[in-house]
Amino acid sequence: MKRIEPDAPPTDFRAAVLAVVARIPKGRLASYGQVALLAGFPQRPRQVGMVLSGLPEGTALPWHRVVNTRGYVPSRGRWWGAMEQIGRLRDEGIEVDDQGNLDLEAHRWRPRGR
DNA sequence: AAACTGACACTCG
DNA sequence: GCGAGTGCCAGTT
Repeated sequence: MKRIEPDAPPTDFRAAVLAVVARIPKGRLASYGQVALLAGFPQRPRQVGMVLSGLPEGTALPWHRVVNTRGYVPSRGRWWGAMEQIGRLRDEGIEVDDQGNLDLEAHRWRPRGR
């Protein structure tokens, strides 16, 4: 996997994705496709996941608010991290199941209108 | 340099 | 309405 090195300059795509994620309000959820579209890359939902997968642990970005359209957090190889993510989402007032399932439509982030 | 895999999404059956 | 298959781009091996 790709390591995030401080000396490695972030690509525009990564910067755009991170910027969109940073815009997600507290208690709101956004899907990968949603983030990709807002970032300006509607055909790249998978790359968004790769970017988030490479985020540092001390990142201030609410990456835990980004889920797939199913309303589920895969967290491949980081189920333990997913559990921590679930706790954070619950703390924001989002109903999350122990399996990582949640109601995406109930907390869909609605840009433009607000 | 080429092929496979991957924090997904959409369309077809 | 649910399940399986295909498509997209970039990174990794």
